[in-house]
Amino acid sequence: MIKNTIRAAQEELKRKGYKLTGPRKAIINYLAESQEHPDMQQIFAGIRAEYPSIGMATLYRTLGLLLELDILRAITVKKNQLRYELKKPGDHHHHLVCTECSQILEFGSCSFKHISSEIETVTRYSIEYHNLEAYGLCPQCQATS
Amino acid sequence: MIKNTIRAAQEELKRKGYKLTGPRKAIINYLAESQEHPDMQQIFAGIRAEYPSIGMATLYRTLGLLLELDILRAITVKKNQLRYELKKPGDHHHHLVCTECSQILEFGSCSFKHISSEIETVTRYSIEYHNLEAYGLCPQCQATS
DNA sequence: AATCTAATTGATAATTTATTTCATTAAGGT
DNA sequence: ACCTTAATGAAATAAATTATCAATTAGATT
Repeated sequence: MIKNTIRAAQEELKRKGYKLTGPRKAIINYLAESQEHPDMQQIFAGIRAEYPSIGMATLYRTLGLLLELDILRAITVKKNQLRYELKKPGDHHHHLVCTECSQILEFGSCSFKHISSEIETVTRYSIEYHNLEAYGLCPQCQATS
Repeated sequence: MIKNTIRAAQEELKRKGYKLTGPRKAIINYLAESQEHPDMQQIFAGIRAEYPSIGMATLYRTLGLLLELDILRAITVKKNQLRYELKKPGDHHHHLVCTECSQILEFGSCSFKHISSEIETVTRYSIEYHNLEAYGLCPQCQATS
């Protein structure tokens, strides 16, 4: 549910003492509504449609902030090529990335929770979140090669 | 075993038809011998000690190539902060990253293999490799906060 | 509703990072 | 030893990211 995603993100911002500004709302809205996994350029272009005055420094700052707050996730498609997605409350998934065409597919099964607490015990780290990305060829690129 | 790591990387280069040049050897050696997980700056500085004439374009090109060939792995410590490690034959592990001090700790348990083939069946992707990174606070940073 | 204060913004400049270009070098096959 | 072509390194160029700072605005306080 998009509305929940937006609300959760906004509340997290306020909870941590950050102001809910126009640019931030626009960025959150754009991310929540985008089904694909846009990169920075796409986000910038997309936001400008709704909020033409936004500067690129603000976008950098805001994405950095959302990542910091663990509201946003970055998916590494290639070296120095990140794509973004807003975290949805109650949802947990990971990504398959095509090494050829950079298509991203989500998959729901996550086996990390089974070993998470053991790793915490052994390493004494307190784990806050995790990312798993699997790389390979999508069906189309398998056919092409 | 460092020698095996170096040999495996070199053989993979040759196998794919790339030349085994001085700069490439120097970079592979440096990466194989470094116990920590160096970033680009550290690698550049480290290589220059052994191979002073190396240019930075060559380092960029070589790291890109090694990543492409799946010999090298990049660990995302923060947005736009990558650290590198050469893959060791027969070894498989993942990383814990401290969100505060960026310390990296390896852990051996990987639960992905159990679900990998199911994901391949369901998604029709052919998976070549995967990366898992867990983020949290290291013991020291927990104590500080 | 008007006021206040500090966080936030956006334009620009400055900086850092990454890529392209191209003449020169050297790897590896013959 | 030679030959062909990939690879290198220096420099130029381009692209990405961050810092600066006056102007704006969110949200608390009256």
